[in-house]
Amino acid sequence: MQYWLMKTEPSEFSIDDLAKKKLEMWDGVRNYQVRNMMRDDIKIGDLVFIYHSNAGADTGIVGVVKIAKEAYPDPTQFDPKSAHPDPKSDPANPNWLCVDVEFVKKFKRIVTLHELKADLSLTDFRLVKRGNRLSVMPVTKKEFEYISKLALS
DNA sequence: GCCAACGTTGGC
DNA sequence: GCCAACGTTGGC
Repeated sequence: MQYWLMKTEPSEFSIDDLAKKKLEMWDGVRNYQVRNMMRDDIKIGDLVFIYHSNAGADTGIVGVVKIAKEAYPDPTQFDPKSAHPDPKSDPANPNWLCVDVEFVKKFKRIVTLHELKADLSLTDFRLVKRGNRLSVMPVTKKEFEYISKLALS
């Protein structure tokens, strides 16, 4: 069992949208590092923090989902009307992958970015490291459990 | 809206 | 293979 964090802009797609839909295709990833993580490391049943970015004071970790389907070709890369078409991608050997995620829970409160940055036990947490722009990143078991506990406090 | 920090692209 | 230009992310 591994743990991850996925970023989303709540104005585009939020934890509340996920709570309503239950299951969602996590498409649109156009970064090779993230694609490789999806291809090689993200397994069904893995637990994932959902992080709301660009959300002002509400920026932070808002809940948990789990991986419902492992990496498969992202159909939006072949759709010229999608937000991120990739005309160079060959359907026989697709450039980009996506996974399906299933809603698990929304936290009672947001564990804010501000709070995560100020927490001395999280100085090694990828999310708060300078210059980190990955939209999907690994989270250690320790970090996952610690932050889950913070959300209850 | 600004801009720092990246990642990608393409000329050479 | 180098690197300048450009595009994107995301905090502020």
